Amino acid sequence: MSKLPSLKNLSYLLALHQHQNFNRAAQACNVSQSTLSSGIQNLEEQLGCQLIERDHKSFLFTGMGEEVVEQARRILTSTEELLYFAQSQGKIMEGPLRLGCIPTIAPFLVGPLTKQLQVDYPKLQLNIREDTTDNLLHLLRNGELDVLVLALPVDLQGNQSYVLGRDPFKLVMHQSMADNLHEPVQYNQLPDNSIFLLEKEHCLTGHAVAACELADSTKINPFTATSLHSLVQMADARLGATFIPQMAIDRGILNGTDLVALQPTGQQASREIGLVYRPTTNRRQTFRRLAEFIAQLLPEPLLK
Amino acid sequence: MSKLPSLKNLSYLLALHQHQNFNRAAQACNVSQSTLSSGIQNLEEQLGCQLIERDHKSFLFTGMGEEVVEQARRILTSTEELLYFAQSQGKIMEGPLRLGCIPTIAPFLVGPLTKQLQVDYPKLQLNIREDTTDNLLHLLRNGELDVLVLALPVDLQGNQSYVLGRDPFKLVMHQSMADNLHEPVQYNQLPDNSIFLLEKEHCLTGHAVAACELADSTKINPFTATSLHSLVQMADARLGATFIPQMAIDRGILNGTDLVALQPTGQQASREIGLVYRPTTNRRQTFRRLAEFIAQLLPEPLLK
DNA sequence: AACCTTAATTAGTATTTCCGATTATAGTAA
DNA sequence: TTACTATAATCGGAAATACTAATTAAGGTT
Repeated sequence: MSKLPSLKNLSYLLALHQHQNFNRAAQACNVSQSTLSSGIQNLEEQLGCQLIERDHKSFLFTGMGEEVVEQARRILTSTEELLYFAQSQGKIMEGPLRLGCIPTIAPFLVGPLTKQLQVDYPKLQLNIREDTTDNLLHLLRNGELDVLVLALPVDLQGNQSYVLGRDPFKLVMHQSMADNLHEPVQYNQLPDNSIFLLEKEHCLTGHAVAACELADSTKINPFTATSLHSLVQMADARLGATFIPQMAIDRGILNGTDLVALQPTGQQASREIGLVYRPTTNRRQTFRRLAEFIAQLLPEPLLK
Repeated sequence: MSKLPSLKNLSYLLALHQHQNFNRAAQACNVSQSTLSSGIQNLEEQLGCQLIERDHKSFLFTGMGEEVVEQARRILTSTEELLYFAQSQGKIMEGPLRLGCIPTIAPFLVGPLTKQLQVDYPKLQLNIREDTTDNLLHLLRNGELDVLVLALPVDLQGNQSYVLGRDPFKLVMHQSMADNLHEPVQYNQLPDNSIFLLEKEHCLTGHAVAACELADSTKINPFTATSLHSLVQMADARLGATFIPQMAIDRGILNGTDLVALQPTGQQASREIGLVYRPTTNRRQTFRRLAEFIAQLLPEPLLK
């Protein structure tokens, strides 16, 4: 059996991949350029394959090199987690925690969450990143985030999750449009192009359409918004109706508008909120506790 | 940020855990006892916590030590996989492949599988281990196996799977017992205690009962068998009926008996066969190919 | 042509890792 | 008691390795 590559050399490779430059990568690793250079060569020899194509002046990662980078990242992440785990034994709610959250949840969750965490677990340093589901999953895989709050169902790509609770959808429109409607609202009572949704990058769009059984796409206006706040503005301007999650309404997104929230059609007109983490994590206890904590902040908690 | 523990020291810890003796562990690692001893101490210092309790003459892993062993195993497995992956680039169907299979599948799959693999991929060294679902999943987690063939559904414990196909259940009994029955067989036509099953360790028992909708447990004889071949013997001795998967029948398990195979009740009276692998694997291509390959050997392939 | 940037190479130095021998301790046999 | 065995820790020196600074080589820029 050949010798295993060293973590050090793997980290050199990662740095090189990140900086795409030997000198800057070496600086980032606090070693000289020659050290990093020979480290990479060493690695190539041990692995028995070329990782970067050299071109005298510049270089390019080979396909193989990219693959190795991916896997090396996972290995280093696991090792860092092991180190962190051992060093902070017994203190599951202390230290840094990097949480990712989608834009249709974050603005309505982060406030109460950080506030309450500060009280219950003052030593927990919560670091929040807001991004789309796809990007967050990518950051989770790469070890740049520890845990995500997503709307389910979604392809977890091998990750694991706790279901935290449900967040009902409401059909929101100007009160002048709601007079002759009764709940649950049948969509055929609405004019064509009268329902506004978010850009397709937001999973809320798909979830709302599915959960509220909005089969008739002629009702959907092709113009898309980039945030729930925009949607609210548009509805308040009497452009049409839209779906808004209960969480956002509870946090007062409709305050100061003339909008009303009606019950839409749909057996279970709601989305599920879940906490997602790597299957290889060693912080399940932390995530479990956090899950119970967040669940209590949701309109319909399912956990504990 | 503190320095990462070295893979070497982690492997020393694993060896010590396995052999529970410094000298033997050191031998297994091809290093001296002093090297291993100081390696472990080094590790404890880096991780900032005690991994083993020393007792002058002997020692004991602490709870923390056991945890670290678990995680170290994963890290080392990943690294070995990375090494193997790089060294055998492009040759997805070559080299060693350690496959685990449950006892109610193995005897009927392994023969044709190895025979056909030998023809199509002669450089693949298939290594087969037969054990219960639980044990196989444990070995998969520990990196002692690469891939499993299991009957689904089963708690995959964070692993991933390809569904290969279905394997129908047949109700097997002596032909003299089958005369006044018609298919699909209603179980109330059978006497109490007349259905024999395997020990509960075998997932086949649960799968058969569920798939064949055998709700009335008074029909089940409390005496359990340890293999399908025993069940066949018992049925042939006119002790009662039993469920046998089609795979086994196709491979001639009923040859030389006076047994008949009848269609049992049940919407879909069959079990699913799946190929299970770690979510962190880098051999998906290999497993995919293998999955397609095995699927073709099943009674009802679902793949490709 | 002179100069800058880039990565590889080289040779010498510093650090780390490893081993063999020894020590310390406890259990066991004479 | 007194050897004897087995265990893990410790220590000093040797071997392996990792690292650096300086240099080289080659392409791009002024």
